[in-house]
Amino acid sequence: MISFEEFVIADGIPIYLQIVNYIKRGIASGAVRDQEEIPSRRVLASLLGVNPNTVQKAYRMLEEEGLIESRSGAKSCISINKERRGLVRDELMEHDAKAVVSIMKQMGMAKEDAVKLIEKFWE
Amino acid sequence: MISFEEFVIADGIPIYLQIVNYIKRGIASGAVRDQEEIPSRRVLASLLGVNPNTVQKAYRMLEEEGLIESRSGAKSCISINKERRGLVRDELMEHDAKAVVSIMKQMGMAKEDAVKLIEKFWE
Amino acid sequence: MISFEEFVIADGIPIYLQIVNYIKRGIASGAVRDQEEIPSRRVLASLLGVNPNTVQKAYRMLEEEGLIESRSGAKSCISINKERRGLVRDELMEHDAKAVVSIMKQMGMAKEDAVKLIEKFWE
Amino acid sequence: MISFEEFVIADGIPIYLQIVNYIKRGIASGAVRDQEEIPSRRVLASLLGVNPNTVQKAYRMLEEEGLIESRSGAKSCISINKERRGLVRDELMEHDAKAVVSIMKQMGMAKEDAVKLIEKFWE
DNA sequence: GTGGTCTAGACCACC
DNA sequence: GTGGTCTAGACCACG
Repeated sequence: MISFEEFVIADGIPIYLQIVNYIKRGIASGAVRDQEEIPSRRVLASLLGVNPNTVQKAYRMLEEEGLIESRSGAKSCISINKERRGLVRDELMEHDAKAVVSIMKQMGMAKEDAVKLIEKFWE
Repeated sequence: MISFEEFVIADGIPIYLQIVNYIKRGIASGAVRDQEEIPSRRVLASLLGVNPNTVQKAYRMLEEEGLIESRSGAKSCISINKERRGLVRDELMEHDAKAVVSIMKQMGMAKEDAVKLIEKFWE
Repeated sequence: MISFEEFVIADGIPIYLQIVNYIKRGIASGAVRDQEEIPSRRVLASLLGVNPNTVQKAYRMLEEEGLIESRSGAKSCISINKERRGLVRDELMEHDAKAVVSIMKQMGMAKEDAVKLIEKFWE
Repeated sequence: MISFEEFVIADGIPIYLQIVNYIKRGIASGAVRDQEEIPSRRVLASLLGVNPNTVQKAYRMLEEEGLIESRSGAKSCISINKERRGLVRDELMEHDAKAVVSIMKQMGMAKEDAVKLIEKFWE
């Protein structure tokens, strides 16, 4: 079961996108399995302290990408296969890594500084 | 003179905030010196391909934080001192590093994987 | 016994309200007599192809207006008296007629056109 | 210029649909001309006492039907030609007339009663 | 000023 | 309980 315990909402980025990406990362990491149920709009909204519509928007976007299935009155669940998982993973890694490198370069860091920073904040 | 050559606008985050953060990172990195001029609203807007109002909003926010000064009729310029620079730097680094680590952990990566990823995408 | 043969569900208006209004119009028209039974929730739901809860909501609203009575275990039935019938009738007619006239005026119709239109679509 | 003076919001029907239909009726009646400007979201919202988003939803629906054109930063305007106007008119008349006849039949009225009712409430 | 998006809360229909 | 829709208010980017 996907856990949202470590999920914290950041400022500036649309919440629904953060939810989308969080779930995608769960899929990419293999922590989420195919046909696994995801929390209902209300449950997750309550967990995150946001409006159910915000969660719905995230779920809808995932549904349009074919990553979750939802039927009215039934629980929504993850719909993913191996190849898809790999694609999601690659897409996310590229996106995230680029963003990270861009930010660190803006900070004027050398590669070694960046690595040190990562290691420092890892725990 | 601060360069905006490497600045690329990302999706999802308000453009004016991206400008604010870009300049802050320039300050934090030491690439921007005190009393250095920054491009006029019009020039930067044209450079980034955005509306002058958007740049104006960013500059205004930086002004409210006391990081830039603008005198009517004159160019705006950066106004910082050493301690201030350090504070900005620490604040940004902590924020960015935490975000990076959080994302990579969500992806189920070990510290070594994260370091490798950074190195791979550095160039 | 009130018939739901001519009842068709329209879009945009909540179904339970359409049911409420249909029954009210039946009462107003005199087609429904006092103490007449109305279909059980389940039967009507099946007849209209909607969820029993939806019918329940309609019946409840009618109950709150004192237009039907339901005793547990027994069938619900219409509970009206003559004055009440007249009131319901006047209220509905005024409402509906005004809506009709308003719509037709918006269409730029003259009274004669409106009458012709009604006559044309009557059968 | 299209006027919303006589527009009154009814209960039960989504407001945005009422706005859509009101404008369509204006188009159908010929009261609205091609390339005529329509009020901005804010102006109309304020006029009707609703939220700008509700107006926007109506405008968007009309846009998807090709009945209005809107560009960011510019005024929206009606986009209609003769044939289109006729189609809109027919569609609306059929829809409205059917609704009216259905309601009146539910009220147990004969054609003559219906006509009388219309005439009574016309002024 | 304009149109567009994000978040929120209440309601509807269904299981 | 579930997912879906409607209305509302605040914010963003643009002219």
